[in-house]
Amino acid sequence: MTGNPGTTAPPVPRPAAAVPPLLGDAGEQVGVVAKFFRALGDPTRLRLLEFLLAGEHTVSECIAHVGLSQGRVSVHLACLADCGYVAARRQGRFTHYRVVDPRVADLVVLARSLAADNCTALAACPRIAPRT
Amino acid sequence: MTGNPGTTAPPVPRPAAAVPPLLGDAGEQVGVVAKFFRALGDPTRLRLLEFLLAGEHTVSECIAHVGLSQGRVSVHLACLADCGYVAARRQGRFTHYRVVDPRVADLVVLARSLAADNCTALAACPRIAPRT
DNA sequence: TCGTTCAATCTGCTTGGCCGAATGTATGTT
DNA sequence: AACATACATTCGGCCAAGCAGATTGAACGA
Repeated sequence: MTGNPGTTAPPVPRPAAAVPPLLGDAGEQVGVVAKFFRALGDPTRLRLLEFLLAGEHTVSECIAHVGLSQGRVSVHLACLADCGYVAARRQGRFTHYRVVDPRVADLVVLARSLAADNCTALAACPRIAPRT
Repeated sequence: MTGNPGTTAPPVPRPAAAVPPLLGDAGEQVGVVAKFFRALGDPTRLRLLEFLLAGEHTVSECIAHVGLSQGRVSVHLACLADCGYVAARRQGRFTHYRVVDPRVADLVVLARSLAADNCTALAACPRIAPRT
């Protein structure tokens, strides 16, 4: 199954008992949080976010970075802004996007480390996308 | 860094400048990390994960919790397992699922707090799903 | 003034991925 | 043995959301 990087893996791993009370209820918020995750579930948007984590950039620079059509990139950036990952700053004809909340970097770093530990199974998971 | 945010210092306390080097490269890993995020981009899977964050549960219990067909829940759980969020433990006819990595809870808590801060714009974002 | 550039929005097309239902495979019970 | 339970896998249908390209509008420079 999952290749656990068992550095000091106890026979009885702790069942993640200490879960903050935030997770108890899950009535309506689940849809919003899922939307939040889905925003980063697209490779293009994730690439754009990481590009912006390195510093502020205009839409044109983002287009050059990901190599997609202008309209698509514009929509993706607007989506990231709606979801609170980035903020837009208009200056003349140019719109500059940047990451404002440092927790966004924390989220990406945490997800990267988790994904890296299960990279093989993740890449092979046929239930999400055999995407090339 | 190119173009430090030293121009017209904005009223932002921290400009999210300190991004770990993990984010520099983004060639192949992006697809995998996006897949990882997309796994939680589905409300059903997110609900299942939070259910399992509260403790170990069998498939039947998960079915009762989310109220979907048995086959669907089974696939969702397998997907969460493939992506490394949960682990399966078979005992007779029953399969118990549970969260093994405490970082998973961290990830969900972090995402929840970020999403909560932008709940309104997020819920209204028409670029992901006009569906509620 | 007019033409150019940057960016947001619209149109149509195509695909990823969620769904229930049906089916397959162990395991436990009688 | 047959039967029941618990879970996994597969199938056809459908809609959200991805894409390129065209259009619109605002902000410059000549």
